[in-house]
Amino acid sequence: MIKNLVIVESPAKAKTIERFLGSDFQVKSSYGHIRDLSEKELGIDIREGFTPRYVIPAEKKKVVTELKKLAGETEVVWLASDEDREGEAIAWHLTEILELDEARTQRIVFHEITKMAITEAIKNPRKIDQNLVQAQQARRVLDRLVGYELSPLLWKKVKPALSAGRVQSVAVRLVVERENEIRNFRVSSAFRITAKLLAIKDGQPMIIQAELPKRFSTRDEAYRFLEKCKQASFQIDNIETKPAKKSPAPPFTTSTLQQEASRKLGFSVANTMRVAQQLYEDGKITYMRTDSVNLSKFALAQAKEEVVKLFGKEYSKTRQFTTKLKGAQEAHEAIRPTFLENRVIEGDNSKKRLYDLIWKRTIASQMSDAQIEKTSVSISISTTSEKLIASGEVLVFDGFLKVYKESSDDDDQQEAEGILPALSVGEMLKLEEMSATERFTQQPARYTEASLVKKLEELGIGRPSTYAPVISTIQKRGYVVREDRPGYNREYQLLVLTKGEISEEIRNENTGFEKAKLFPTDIGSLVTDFLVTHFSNILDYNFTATVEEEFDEIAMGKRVWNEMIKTFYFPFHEQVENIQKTSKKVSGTRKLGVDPASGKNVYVKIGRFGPMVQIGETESDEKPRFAGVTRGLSIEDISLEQALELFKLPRPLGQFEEKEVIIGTGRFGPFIKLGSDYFSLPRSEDPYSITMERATELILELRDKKNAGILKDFSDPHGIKVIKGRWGPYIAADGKNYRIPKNTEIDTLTPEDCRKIINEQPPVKGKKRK
DNA sequence: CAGTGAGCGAGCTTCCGCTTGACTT
Repeated sequence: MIKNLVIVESPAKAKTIERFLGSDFQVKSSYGHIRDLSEKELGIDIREGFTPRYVIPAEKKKVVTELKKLAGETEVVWLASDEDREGEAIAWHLTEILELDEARTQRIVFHEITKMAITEAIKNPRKIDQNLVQAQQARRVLDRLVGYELSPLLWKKVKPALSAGRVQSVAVRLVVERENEIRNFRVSSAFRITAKLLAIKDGQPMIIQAELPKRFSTRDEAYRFLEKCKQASFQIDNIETKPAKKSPAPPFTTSTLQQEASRKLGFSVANTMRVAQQLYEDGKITYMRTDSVNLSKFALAQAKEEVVKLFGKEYSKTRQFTTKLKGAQEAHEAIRPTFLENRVIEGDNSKKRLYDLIWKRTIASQMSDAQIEKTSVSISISTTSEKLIASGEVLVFDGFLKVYKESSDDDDQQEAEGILPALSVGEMLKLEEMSATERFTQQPARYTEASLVKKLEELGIGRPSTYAPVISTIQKRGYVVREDRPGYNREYQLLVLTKGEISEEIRNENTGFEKAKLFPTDIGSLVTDFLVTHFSNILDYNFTATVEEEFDEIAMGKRVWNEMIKTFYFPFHEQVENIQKTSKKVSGTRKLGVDPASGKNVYVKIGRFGPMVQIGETESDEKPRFAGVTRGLSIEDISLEQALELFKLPRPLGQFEEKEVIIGTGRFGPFIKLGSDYFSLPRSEDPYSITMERATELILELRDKKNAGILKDFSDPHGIKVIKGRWGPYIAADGKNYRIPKNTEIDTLTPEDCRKIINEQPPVKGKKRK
């Protein structure tokens, strides 16, 4: 019998720790929380002081049974869940469920997985901190109350199956408000003056790039300035040289890893986390869900050794970073390679690239500053008091830049500053060319998944373990879409002064191109409007920060958890009931104009199945006509013409194989129908203009593809087919799908076998997943 | 898995944070 049982949250962590502890210790994992409020009901006895009703979810039964058995057989149980609110609660739930008695239960914590940290922790056990547990309980109950009262309100007032919550609703609000800012943004332009000047160095001409700090708001002002410069002479009247330094960014947290992987590798937030999880399970990196920038002493020493070995002593600088974020719980280390001497790792490309990024960032964080010399040259113009400025930058010592440079979200804004030749005050320069280019003001940038995470983190909303799920939830609910949008052509004016002549031309540039940006949908905007109007307190960007302060007070024992909940809940609940009774269903109805064909009004609104256009009145005797608003269009800015266009479907094209061909659009987008067979129209095809010829081509092509997946078609009245699915073959009949029992010979399956399989099992029901 | 959008009513949907495999069509 083993004397000691240590319980941690993650199985990979358990494996590592087991190596550090002697054979007297057995280390197991709880796989996170083992109990939660039931999903099917509110799970809170409001009248009994908000007592939570916890249940063990089905998927946790097995691990709980195992832990309980082991706990009964050991002398001491060490609860080693994370040292934060959630971790303390996990420890408490474990004592309850495993029925651990206090005498043989110890609570221990460590922030890094090193032998020293763990043996040290074992020497300093404590008891469970009930205040911290209650703070977690308050957090849990508040989130449940908000989510499970607001969501059903949305089902009634907007559309079924919607959701709202403390975190996700604010995330959507950020995207919606940014889009509104962009919609209200008025572009203005100004003329920027740049010059190419010639200096002669050792008989060689050298070009110097300079810029006028001032901008001109009109073409005429810019023109007059160029006129003045025609006859001017240019002379250097001042040179300033200043040393500057750049320091490396701290090592990765979950949020900064997601941002850099997005900017440098083009990874989605979910992809980054999936790959990081694999690296963690392979033992290549430390834990990937963390808000800490701290590195262990072991890692600092190792980094120093590596830097000195690879680049020399002058490149090494040991730095201990501290987090500036409010609300950070710092239960883990920063994300770093477990062994920094592993410069590269084995594995697929994604793993290699993400590991490389983590390695570089970690190493760079322990390297010296880059030393830079910034030079600014002021150039006087004889005909005006304005001065041109030429700036240059010389990297005196590269330091950490040898390895890694952090990207920013607006990299394209900064123009690279070049190296200037040696110049002296009083030196005359010759004007080669001067241009006045029309430049436009930039609209606010749309969020990417990663920049939205960054914003949420700044607001203290959400946790490292939830950033990726939140980003995916708001897309799954249809509040937000991640899309590319093509840019458009914009004309700009360009004036060029060269050889004493000013020429003028209009040029084109492409602008507004968006890649993998977040756009709000109509539903997202409508729901946000509704929630902001009626629940401004919860949609407030500071709501989380405010309740977090109260949770902290509970954690410090200064406040009773259910009294805090009570103060929040009753006014909130009254508000929900009030809206329930008084508010009408919201649909965002907007009148677009009059349909020229029928003379009836045309409206756009959100219906039961999403955005739609309606011709005619709902209350009239004659039934109105409806059409769904298809992808890419929004009820906020659709035009009457675009709306009427939507009624051109379904469109009969003619006969093919003696069956009618119809182009239509449905729940899954545009399709071609041939008799009773449906074929989805690829995105590249336009349903409004597609020809019969192209349609038949597509039918033949798509039918082949469809047939390729059909292993057997028995052509019986129930349409029993064996189809090759993503996870192996399955049986389809009467529109339902059935699993094929293991060890079944697919080749010899008869219709009778299939019927037997169908009768023996219930149809596979889509299991709901978060 | 498909062209819907009345109204009724059944039964369903939903939160945030911890954590991974089991399982999906």
